[in-house]
Formats: sequence, C-alpha cells, structure tokens
Amino acid sequence: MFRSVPANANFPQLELEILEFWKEHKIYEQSLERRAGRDKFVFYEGPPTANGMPHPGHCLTRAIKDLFPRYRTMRGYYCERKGGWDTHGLPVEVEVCKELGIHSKEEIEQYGVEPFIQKCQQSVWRYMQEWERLTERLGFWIHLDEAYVTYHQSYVESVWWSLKNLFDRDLLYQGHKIVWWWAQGGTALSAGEVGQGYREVADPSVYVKFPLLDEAGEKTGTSLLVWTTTPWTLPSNQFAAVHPELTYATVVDVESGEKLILAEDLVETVGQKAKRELTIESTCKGSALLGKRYVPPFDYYYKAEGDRRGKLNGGGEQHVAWRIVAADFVTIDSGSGVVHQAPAFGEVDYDVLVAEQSRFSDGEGPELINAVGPDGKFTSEAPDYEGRWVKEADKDITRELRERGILFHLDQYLHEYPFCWRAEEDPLIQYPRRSWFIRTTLFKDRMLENNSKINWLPEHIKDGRFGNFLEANVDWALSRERYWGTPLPIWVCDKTGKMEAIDQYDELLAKPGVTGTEVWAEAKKQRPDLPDDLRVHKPYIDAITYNSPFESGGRMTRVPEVIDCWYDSGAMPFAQWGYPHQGRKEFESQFPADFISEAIDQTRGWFYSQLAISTLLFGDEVEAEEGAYREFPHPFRNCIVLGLMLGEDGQKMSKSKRNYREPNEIFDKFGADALRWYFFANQPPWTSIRYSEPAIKDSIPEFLLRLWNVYSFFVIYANIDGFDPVGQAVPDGKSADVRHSLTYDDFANSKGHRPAAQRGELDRWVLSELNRTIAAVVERMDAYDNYGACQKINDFVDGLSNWYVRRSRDRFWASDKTSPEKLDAYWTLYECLLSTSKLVAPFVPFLSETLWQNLAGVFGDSALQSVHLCDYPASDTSAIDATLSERMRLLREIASLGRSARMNAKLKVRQPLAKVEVILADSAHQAWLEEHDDLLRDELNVKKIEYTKDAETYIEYQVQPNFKRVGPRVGKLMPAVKKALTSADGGELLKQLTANGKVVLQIGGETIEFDDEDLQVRLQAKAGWAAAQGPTTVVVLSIELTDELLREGHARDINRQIQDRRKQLDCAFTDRIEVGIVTDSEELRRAIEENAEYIKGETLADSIVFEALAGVEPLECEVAGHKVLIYIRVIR
RNA sequence: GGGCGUGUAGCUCAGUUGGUUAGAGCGCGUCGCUGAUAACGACGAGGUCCCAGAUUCGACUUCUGGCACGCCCA
Repeated sequence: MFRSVPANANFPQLELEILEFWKEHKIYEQSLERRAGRDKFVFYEGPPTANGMPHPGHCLTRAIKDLFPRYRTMRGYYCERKGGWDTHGLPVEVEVCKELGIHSKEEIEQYGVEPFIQKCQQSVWRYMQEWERLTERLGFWIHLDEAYVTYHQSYVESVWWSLKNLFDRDLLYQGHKIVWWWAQGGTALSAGEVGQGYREVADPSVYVKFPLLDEAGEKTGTSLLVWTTTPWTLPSNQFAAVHPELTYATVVDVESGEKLILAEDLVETVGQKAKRELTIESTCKGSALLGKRYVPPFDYYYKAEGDRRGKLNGGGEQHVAWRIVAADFVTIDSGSGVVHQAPAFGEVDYDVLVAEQSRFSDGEGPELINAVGPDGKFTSEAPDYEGRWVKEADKDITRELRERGILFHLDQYLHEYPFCWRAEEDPLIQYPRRSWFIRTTLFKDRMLENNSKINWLPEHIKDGRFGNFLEANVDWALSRERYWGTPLPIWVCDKTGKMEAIDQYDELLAKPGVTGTEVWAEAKKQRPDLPDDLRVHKPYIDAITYNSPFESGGRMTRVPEVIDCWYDSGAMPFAQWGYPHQGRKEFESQFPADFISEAIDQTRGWFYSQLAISTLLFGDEVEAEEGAYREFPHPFRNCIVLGLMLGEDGQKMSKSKRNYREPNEIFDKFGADALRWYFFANQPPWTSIRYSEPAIKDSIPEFLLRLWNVYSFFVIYANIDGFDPVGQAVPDGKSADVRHSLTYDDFANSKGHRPAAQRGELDRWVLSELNRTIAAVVERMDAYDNYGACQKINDFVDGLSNWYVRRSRDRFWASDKTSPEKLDAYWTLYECLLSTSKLVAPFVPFLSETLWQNLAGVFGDSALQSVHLCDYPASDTSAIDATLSERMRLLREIASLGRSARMNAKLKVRQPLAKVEVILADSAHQAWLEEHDDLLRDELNVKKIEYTKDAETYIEYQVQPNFKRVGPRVGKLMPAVKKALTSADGGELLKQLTANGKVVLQIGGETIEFDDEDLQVRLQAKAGWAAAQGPTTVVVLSIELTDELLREGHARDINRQIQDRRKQLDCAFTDRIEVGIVTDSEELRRAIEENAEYIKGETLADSIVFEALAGVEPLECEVAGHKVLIYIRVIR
C-alpha cells in the first residue's frame, strides 16, 4: 500500500519534513559518495558577504547554483560544492563604523586599529545564521561547514603567494591613482559613496588665455582660450587638450584686437557670453595644433621646467609639458573646446599624463605636478596661496588672472558635483594617491583570448559588456588605504627603498633579526579566544620587521596598504584550497570550474577578478610551478549571468521601500519549490525579473499542484485496487542489497507488467511523450537552458494530467481489478510518475522527494532511499513514436474544436449528440483516427464520428501559397500569387492538385507551377452549421436531438445530482448506495428507467426506486424543468 | 556623456535561422465537468509587437535614427 495522500497539500510543511529526512540520512553526502571517482563537474561558489541580510535576489542566485550541480550529480558526475564567504573590505568597515558611531580614518585610528579589526572580524558573521538558514531552506546543497573564508590565514597566504608571483615578475608596481578625496577626513571615497553625494552647485566658469609660443619660444600674439570650472587647479597645469578631429578657429576680438583660438562651433556662444565680437580669421583641424607650446597662467613649475626637453622613445626630443595634446574626451558641449589639463586632479587628465610619459624614455618624461597637499590646501610649491583651502582660493586666483589680463571671461556654471556623504558641506576633490597597480593591461590580449573561450549565457556578455570592459582595460588599482583586508605582503628596506614580497607567515617569522611578533602574542594573551587568523592582519602584521637583505643595518617594514577585496574573491579558485602551500591535489582536480553563476553586477567584480588573476598566473608560459600554463578557458568554462531582481515596483530592491518580502515569509507561505519553479520556469535566467508574490504563488496551481493531483489520483486508486508494483520487481540476479533507481527494466518481470508495445494507444502515447520529454530536458539542461527544460517538463505534466489521466479514468474505475488494460493503466501511470519525480528532482527537490518516497517506498530497501540518489532518467528512443504523437495532437485538436462548436451552439457536453462530422484538409491520419474514435466519442459525448468526403456541403477551401517555399522562387510576384490563389475556387485548385499532382497558373505573364508542398489549404466552415474550424480541420455538429438523446441527457443530469449528493454526504469512493427518486414527470421517469444501469454503474447504486426512502433527507433539485427529489442512503 | 540590455494582451512574461491567424499564465467574461473535488477543464474578449525610416516579394524578427526604462561606468 502507498501512504495515503492528503487532499490539500501543504507544501511548506512537507518541505520541512523532507529537510529533516535529508539531514537525518545525510542524503547530500550520500549523493556525493555514490559518484566518488566519477568524472568531475566543477562548481565554484562565488562568495557572498554575510554581513547583510539575504533577500529574494540571493535566493535566485542560490537556486541556480543548486540546480546544475544537482542535475549533473544525477547524471553521474562527481560535483563537490564547497561554500565560501567574502569577509574583507570597506562595506565591513562601514558597518562597524556605524555601530561605533564614527566616520573618518582619523577616528578609527583614535579608536584603535586593533579593536577595530577585531570588531570587523566579528561583524562578518553577523547574519551568518540567516544565510545558512536560507541556504538550507531553499534546498541549496553545499558544504557550508567546510567553506573557505577570505580572512583565514591559509586563504590570505594563498593570496600572498599569487601577489608575490606577480611582484617577482614585475607585474606589481606603484603609481598614482586619482581618487575622489575627502580632504577634511583624509580619506578616499568609494564609487558608491561618491554617487550618494552628488548635488547641484554653481561653480566659477573661467575662460583663460594661454599665450602660444613659436618654435623659438617667443610669444606669437595668439592665445589659446582655455576653459575650466576649477580655477584652483590652474597652478598645477601641465597640458592643454584639443580634439584632433574638431575644427578650431583663430578669431580676432574686435574690441581688443587680441587673437584667440577656440573650437569653431563655440565661437558664437563664447562671444555672446563674454559680450565680445569675435571674427573668425582662419580655421584648422585640432590635429594641426598638436605640439604647440604655451605659457601657463602660473609659473611655479614653469619657471624651472618650462624649457626642459626629454628624449622620446622613438628618438628625438620634445618639451615635457605645457604644450597642446590630443584627447578624445574633448567636446563642444560646453566651454571653449580647449581643455586645461591638471593631471593631479582629474582621472582623464591623469591618463593623458600617463600616455605622455609613455612616449618618453625612462625618467625623461613629465612628472606629476601637484601644488596641493592631502589636506586640500596649497603647499609651499604655490607660495602665494600656501595654506589656503583650494575651493576658497578660487576667487583670489580668478582675481589675480583678471589683474594680469589673462582672464577672458568669468561666469557661473551650474552642475552636479559630489560632496562627502557624511559631512555635507565638504566638497570632494579628485586627488592623486600613491597606489599599487597590477599590470593587467599587458595581458589584455590574453584575457580577451581567454574570454573568447568561455561559454557565456547570455551570449552577448562575451563581446558585449564583458568584452568591452576587457577592451578598455586599465591597470588594476590594487591597494586600499584601509584596515580590514588582506595586507599587501611587501616589505620595504628603510635604507635603500628596495622591496621584497613574502608569501607565508612562517617564512616571515624565519627572517633574520625578526621583531614585533610580541604584539600578536600579547593580544592573544589578553584575549585567548582571538582567532589565530587575525595574526596575518593589521595591525599585528605591520609590527613585524626584519633585517634588510639589501643593505646591512637596514630594516624591512611592511607597506601600510591592504588590497582590494575583489582580488580576494578572484583568487578563490586556488585560495579556497590554500594553494600552493597546501591543497595542491584539490586545486589540480578542481580547476577550472565547469560552471559558475552570479548576477550581472559581477561583470566587473568576480567575473573579471577571477579571469584576470587566472590569466596572469596561469595563462602565460611563465617560468613557474609545474604546468602553470593552461589551455583557455579558465578559471571557468560556463557562466550564467543572471539578471537583477527588482522590487515589486520595478525599482531596485530596497529595505527602506519595503518593495519585497523576506525570503522566510515566502518559504512559509508558498514553499521553496514554488519559489524555485518560479525562477526556473518563467523566464530565461538572464532577464531581470520583478519580484512578484502572485507569480511565485502561481507556480503552485500551475505546476506543483497539477503534478500533485496526478500523484494523488494514482495513489487513491492504486490503494483502492490494491495495485502492488513490488512482486518480483527486483530482477533475479541482482543482489538484494543493491538499491535501484527503479527504471523500466526493474519492472520487466513484475506481475501484470506488459511491455509498452503491448499496451494500448494512449499508454504508448504517454510513454512516447515521456521519453521525448526526457530527451529534450537532457538536451536543454546540458546546454544550461533551465527555462527550455522547464517548458518541456511543464508540457508533459500538462499532457499527463489533462489528457492521459482524464482519458484513462474509465480504466482506473473498471471493476475488474485484474484486466490487462487496467493494469496497463496503473503501470503506465506509475512509470510516468517515477520518471517525472526524477526528472523534476533538480528543479523542485522537495516535491520530487515526497513523490519518490511514497511511490518507491513500497520497495523498501530495494529502492534508493532518495530521488536525489537516483540516476537521471535516460530517454528510451525506442519508445518514441513521432507518428503517434502527431496523430494524438490531431485527435486533441478535433476534440478541442468539437467543444468549441458545442460552445457556440450552446449544447452542453452532458447532452449526447447523434454525430459529428470531421473534415480534414489532409487525410493522411484519417484511418488511424477512425480506428480510435472511441476516445473522441467519449470526450465529445457523441454517438458517431464521421469523416466526411463530400466536404463542400459544410466548408470552403482556401488555398494559400507556402510563403517560405514559393517566396524565394517567384520574388516580386508574391503578392500577385497570393491574390490569384486566395481568390480562386479552392475546391477547384484542390481537384487539379489531386488529379495532376500540380497546379499551373498564369500570373503576371508567367506560368507558375505549384506542387503539393507549395500550397497550404485552410478550411472555412460555411455559415449555418454548428461548426468550428482549425487551420486544417473543421468539426461540424449534428444538432438535431431525438427524444431518446434528450432522455439520455436527462439521465446524465440525474447522475450528476446523485454524485453531488454523494459528495455532500462525504461518501468514501467505494461506498455503495441506495437511491430513491420522486418526480411528477413521466418523461424523467422514463429517462431514468432507460438508463438505470448507466446511473447505477456510475454512482455505485445498488438500487433505484421511484419513491422516498424512509428516514432520508431528500435533495431537491430541478432537471429539465421538472422538480425532482433525490433520496440517497449509504449502505454500511 | 559612454557601454550594455530591455520595450510584445490589463498584469507577469515567451516568441526558435525573416514566411502572412504573434503565444502562455494570471486577471476578466461565458460555460462545462463532478469517483483528482476547498480541485479541474473548455471556450471567448483583449495586441498600432515603443516610434520613424531603410533593406526585402514579405519585418515582432535584420539595419539606421529616435524615445522610454534598467544596469554598469564616467
């Protein structure tokens, strides 16, 4: 006996039971053990940060991450799933600062770096429990207790190894990075923080004259007209930039006679602004101006360096600065088309400097000029303004320019400018900071090559967002002037400035003359519970110094920076194993990944950091560890890039807007399977989806409940009829302790089990559909297309429920429990359900497990304990019958048309009809349909189905060209062809076609032949018939009703009333009853008498009498316009 | 301002290499079924496939240019 199935399934409750079962029997662990030694399917977990609450978007990521490993495991692969946590970085520091009520780095230093990072380490686990709970509840199988953690010593040392590798290969260097700088707080702000602080302000907009020099260095009398909104950057000017493709005009200021150069398109605008009359004297391309020198507005640097020339790489010399250079970012949207360049205070300006530097030989090019200190005040290099806050100095600088006669025009400019988000009055400035970089640009081509080998889903990521990002690669700014992060493992000699990288803590301790280890020892003494991993972090690591190998008496001290936490996560493919200090074997066997998935916001994050690090470390034929060079792609082969999940209102999910529900709420209300199915089955994973509770809820009736109902139906009747699949189910020769996946073969010797070929058409049809579905699902899932796979599954379950079960009900209800047809029905449905539960297991692991446990449970220890231990179903191609499939489709179409026609004629299905006539455009399957019309007769409740030959009575033929075939052949004649065919007599054309095998028409002066396949025939029902038409089929109802048919209809009405009453009385499915009917209508009485056997059979009535039954409450109802009293007594 | 993506029914979304009746679910309407039953099914209404051009015999589909929204970056 199967366990009886609750009528109303409580999915969330069932899921909790399954979770318990999995835990108790270690099903996940077993599923891995069963695949030990098999081919590997490698999965990488992109580490989430556990210091924020998980939201539904995280469910999506985790669901996809679960789906494919589960699928592959069932397909026979060994798929380890090691968890991981991202723990470093600014967000963690910000959280701790919030908690402490402090902001600036100064305040952190005051509070103490040591307690601060201790707090960071604890904060990282704040929402750990919620994350673990979500992971488990969603059914995401992953080893959380063996998760890698980015702050662990082994992980840090692994990252150190990779950095040492880069350092030793001269791929790590120090340079400047222009950052958004909060001068008052002495700290750089992250992009996110800067983004929060934009607001509209009015800044000065100044047009300044830069006098041009000739070859000899003499003033030419012409000036560049240069525009800027930050006058305070003018003392640090190094270049003036023009766009090489723009046209520039030399104009004469009519009033003063001065000559100026500016973009031609801006002459009028600038003239109007300054209220000057400017007449154009000549024009030239920007490219013609390149290299010309000018006198900058301030001579703080120019005085000494103005005449300096440097050697160019290609030979020759050039002045290092104060000349015109080309830049693509120059526009004519505002200003003068000539842009002042102060590389210290603008990222694009800085890039111009770097480009210039690269043209000169080493040490010969321009140095960065910076007259401003980190406090935002002018330094002694600009003595006139020394000590003044730059923004405040703008006015005086402008005044000085005016006094010196080089200010052409001044006005106000409204624009968006960033301010500090925690000190609203403080404007941010762009400012250069010493920073460490990785020379990723050297590897651009290698990274692109690597990228080209990756299978991106969707495909456009490869050459789109990700490819473009790689094309525009700049060196990776690695260092951060922060506290909680992987320390940059570089020690500097205080005598020589020479450096070395260290990749292991023990190696550091073994250095000669090492001191400073007591700082950690002391801390550990004070707080023995401190995790040892902290010793490789600030401030402890900073305390450790040792004797310089470069010069005696020198000491080696670590540089102060920590690294970008994206580097941490990108190092995960090897660092998760502590490679190469340990875990070599694991790394070798788990690299590269077959599959990763994250949302699209990781393009520049984890996707890039992994690819870059891997390409640099393992992608070039470097002299390195054994076999460092690897074929691309690595470190991942397939990557599903998920869309972002938006809130209910289509906006970004936000806690404060409350535009989404907590994941737990969804689990409690609808269950994890509903959520998972919603994710997998409703759209390709890369489309961004809007969080929608109704849509999640819909998964239940749409899919889960439909499958559940079939399952429930099966269990109810299998138990009633005592259907027992066990018998000799386990084939001889197989050891009793082998547990089975229960495939078709396992039943071959069972009682009442017939080979599919011997079963009826409907059974063979559904088995054919099943195997087609299996093949399609496997094909889709191997291509990482969960959406396509779900559609196939959904179609199958729909067919199983709404056609197979519906049309097989009679067989399940048949009284002869041993008839082969009845047993066929049970076996077929049983096999379908078992296969389906395996098929859907990766998608809805809970529901499938529930089904499996009950359906396979009757086998006890002969069957596998969990569906997740089974092999994924394999398609039996011999069971697939494409012709049958097509025929059944046609049959269903006819049934549908029949219902449609009934609807139009307002003839309910309970009323039997004498006949329908079916007209087929193509008679290929007619004979088969005729043989199987019992199904149709029953479905449509008609006595007879005829396939009409002489169709012209009911319909007209409309002939259309097969555009795909005929189009290319006739080209421009197509409209004429269409017209000729549709306006011709369709019947006539068809007769020609049948007689000659072709139709020949004169169209547009040409003779055109059409064969069978060139023409498409549509049927059109003529008016006046109760008919419905499909593209190739028409169904016509015969609507004359005889008295006999009417009485049969009445009997059916009575039947339905009795069934209704049974339900009200809460009858068991097998309860037998006595029926009494009281009515005045002779007609009804006759209807019942004539159909008594039918009613008795349907309603399990032992007797029907025409009188009241004593002691029974009657049901009063109306049938065919007559009042009827129905008495029902249950026989107990 | 740049890159990428999206725009299809009231809502949420599909739409395979261009082929002439553009689909699903929900919602709505009408009806049916009643031994899966607090389920289920059928049928129907509902569309300027964002707009404008171009290519083509033919464009939701390809191209160009707009518009709107989203993401990433300036």
